[in-house]
Amino acid sequence: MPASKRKVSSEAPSAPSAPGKIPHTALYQEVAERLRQRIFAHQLAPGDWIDEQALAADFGISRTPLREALKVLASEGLVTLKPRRGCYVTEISERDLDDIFPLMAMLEGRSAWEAASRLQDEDLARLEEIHARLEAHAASGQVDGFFELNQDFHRLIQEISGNRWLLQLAQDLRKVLKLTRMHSLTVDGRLEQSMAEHQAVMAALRARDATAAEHAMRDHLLAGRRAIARISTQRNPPG
Amino acid sequence: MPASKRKVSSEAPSAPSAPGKIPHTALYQEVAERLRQRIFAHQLAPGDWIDEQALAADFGISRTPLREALKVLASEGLVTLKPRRGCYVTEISERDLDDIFPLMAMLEGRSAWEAASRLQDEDLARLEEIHARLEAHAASGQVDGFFELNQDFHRLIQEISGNRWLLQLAQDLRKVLKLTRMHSLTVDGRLEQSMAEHQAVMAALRARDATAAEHAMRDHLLAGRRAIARISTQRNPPG
DNA sequence: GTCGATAATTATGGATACAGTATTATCAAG
DNA sequence: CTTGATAATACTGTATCCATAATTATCGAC
Repeated sequence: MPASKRKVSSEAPSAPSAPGKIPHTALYQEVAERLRQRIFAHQLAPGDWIDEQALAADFGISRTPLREALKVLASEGLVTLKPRRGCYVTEISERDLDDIFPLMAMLEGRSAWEAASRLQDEDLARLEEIHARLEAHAASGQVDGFFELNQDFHRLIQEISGNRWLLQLAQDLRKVLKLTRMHSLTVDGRLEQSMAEHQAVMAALRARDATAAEHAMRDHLLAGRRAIARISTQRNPPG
Repeated sequence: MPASKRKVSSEAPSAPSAPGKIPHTALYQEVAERLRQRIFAHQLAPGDWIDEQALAADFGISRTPLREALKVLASEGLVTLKPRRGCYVTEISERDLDDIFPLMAMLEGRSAWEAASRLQDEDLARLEEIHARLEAHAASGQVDGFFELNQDFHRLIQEISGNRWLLQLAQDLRKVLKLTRMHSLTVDGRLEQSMAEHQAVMAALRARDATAAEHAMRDHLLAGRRAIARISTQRNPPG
């Protein structure tokens, strides 16, 4: 079944295509992004085996770029490669959550600290805009939209921090967390509580108070962990 | 020029081969490891273009597993893939060092904190052993041996911390730092100073004082950054 | 002699082909 | 009916091949 035409870029070539600048993003990168989407959507759920041939056929490509994409996802922690046994979507345990959230709290806390130190008026304006939209989503209870915007908010702070390595680490861990799909936001009242915590972060940023921003962000993340823990005990009541 | 026989595993198949347990480590992994060694040895220096065909021929393999290995190294940050333009060994700037070292200080500080909290007598014994050998190397001024053992020391603490995500992040950053080869240990007296800092870490661990261990480790890393800064200003005196 | 356009070369990215191993299915024995 | 051995199947890992884009070399114009 030869794939005479690429189907993969049928929708959008991911990179902005300025007239003179052909995107030229490698196929394996596009494939990696599409795989991430499927994984986050739990179309490929944790523990699932990844059928290379079927997926390649589905994407209308050969196995070569697909396998390259899987190598990338493996080092992001989204999939696990078992030699000679194939590729599986990574499963995250409660233990992993306990390990990852404090790390995220530390990294994002540091981001907030650095961001507060370097914050330009223009940066603050962009944050305020996202923050306002978050308020709106929270008020109308749009969890999905809130979730996406929330990610933008955190990412922007990491970008403002200006430390590309810090950004990279935090983004990688965030991807892993998205595997669980246990969005703490589904907990009753968590949306409002989350906004209150964001308020604290924003207040510290407006005041250019780095230490306060760091602590507010740290508390925000750790509160998120507790909210998820509440979901778990709800679903699996302790014996 | 077909490669009829694998030359790649001529020396050692990296994984220990227990009789019943065939290693079955994939070729791309072996290749990735050999590439890391060449990069750390500056046989492939920062900025160098990586000639896929030449390397594949050198290893006696095809380009396919080599390219998969390069994808892995790229996500570790050791090489940079430029679409349609090939693969280059990553170059690290002073700015990157300023970004990475505080991160490492934070991560390794946290490792030390967790390690101190969970430390078993057996763990401590293993640390003491490495520590003692470090002392010996320092006394006889064996910089290379010290460097390797030092890595073992740090890695062991991260392993004792029991947080595999923390271990992963720290190891990735350490690999990137090894790109520079500016081992702070070559600075006059740094070997002794480094040992003094290790002493502080060990003392805190022996006392199971998590906070002290965290601070000692953090200070140790930041002192390392300052030592490297001294090398830089030595080589490139400020105008 | 320098600059620019065009042709030749070379390297990258992707597809296909193939060998070897793991898994599953089949079947016989207890 | 369960258990173990053997055969068939399917998939992973690697090599080879090919198309296309990038680089270099050649040649001509100014």
